[in-house]
Amino acid sequence: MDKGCIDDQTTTSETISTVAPHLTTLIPQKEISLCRVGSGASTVLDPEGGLEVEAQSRKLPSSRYKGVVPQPNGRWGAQIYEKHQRVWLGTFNEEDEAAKAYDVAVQRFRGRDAITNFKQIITDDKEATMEASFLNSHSKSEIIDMLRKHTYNDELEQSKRNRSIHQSIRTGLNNSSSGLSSIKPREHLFQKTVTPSDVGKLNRLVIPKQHAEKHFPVQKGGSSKGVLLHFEDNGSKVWRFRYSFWNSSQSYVLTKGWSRFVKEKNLKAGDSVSFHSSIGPDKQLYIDWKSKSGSSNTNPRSIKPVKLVEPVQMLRLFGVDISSVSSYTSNKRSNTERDLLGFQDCKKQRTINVL
DNA sequence: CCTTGTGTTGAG
DNA sequence: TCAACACAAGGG
Repeated sequence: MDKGCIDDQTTTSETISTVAPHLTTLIPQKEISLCRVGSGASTVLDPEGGLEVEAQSRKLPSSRYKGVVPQPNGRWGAQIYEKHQRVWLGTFNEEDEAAKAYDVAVQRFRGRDAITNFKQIITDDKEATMEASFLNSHSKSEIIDMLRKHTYNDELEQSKRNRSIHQSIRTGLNNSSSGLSSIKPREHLFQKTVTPSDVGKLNRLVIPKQHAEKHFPVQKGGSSKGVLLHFEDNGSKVWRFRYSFWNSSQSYVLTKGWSRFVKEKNLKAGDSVSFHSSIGPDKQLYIDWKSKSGSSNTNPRSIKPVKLVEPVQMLRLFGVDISSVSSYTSNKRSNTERDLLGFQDCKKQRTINVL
């Protein structure tokens, strides 16, 4: 479909979550009566009276939203332009979903004052502020990646949750175990809704390609042996998983050790696991999970108030080739300029490929 | 086969 | 910058 700079097309079959809890505070700028013209391509959609058919003109209904373009199959595409080039933001079932995707992109690309389809009412809304910082903490390509895969809202919510964790930490709520500042600030890496096979007998978790390559050491091809990764959970328990690439399925997986995690956390299909890393130079990795219902993970087992001993020391266990990882994981901040470069590099096509 | 999203053009 | 349009390339 596309061979962009960093070609990748893990078709995450994400549920088409209705976009935007954050946009609920938004009001449509335009409320034009839907005056659909013509019909979708060869699909149904034949507006009243097939008379003035014009049948063959197959005119696609233009969108009333900025950055939204109709697709032949009745769906909607979102796109934004920058530097004379189109950046494709993905396709959506609903017109307004596409419009919201554009809004997200335009705010990331042109700042908070950019003209959007849905105007923001409150400017000091806490939610809006959080979203703004979320946008700024991710590169353009990351944001576009989320839009294309329809995971933007999940990630946004996840980041909000993370934030509150940090706050509770700062407020001293966490003199949990080792009396000292044992908990370090984390940054969200990615989240995955586990599939039936992820929690089944296969004893493995498939890491979506784009996330694996971005956050975890790459060792594709030859060294299929994999590496051991250490993750700390909420209760300071350290989990060791073998991480490797399966040539057979061309996928990155967590194998050995994973089933134990599934068992202990009682993970069910539909639940999600999220990965994090410490902010500092020590790339400690963390794993967290939440049930499908969304109930924030407060697993009785993993909360165990005082499981102190010396869990913190284990943090350093992640002694795998961090060197190769660091270049990936440490690209969170100064993304403003760098990602622009990476962006320009992709200008082979008229439309910039981001994934 | 169907869908995506790229190539391309012309209007604003 | 932007959307309209056509359709090639890819995925299923």
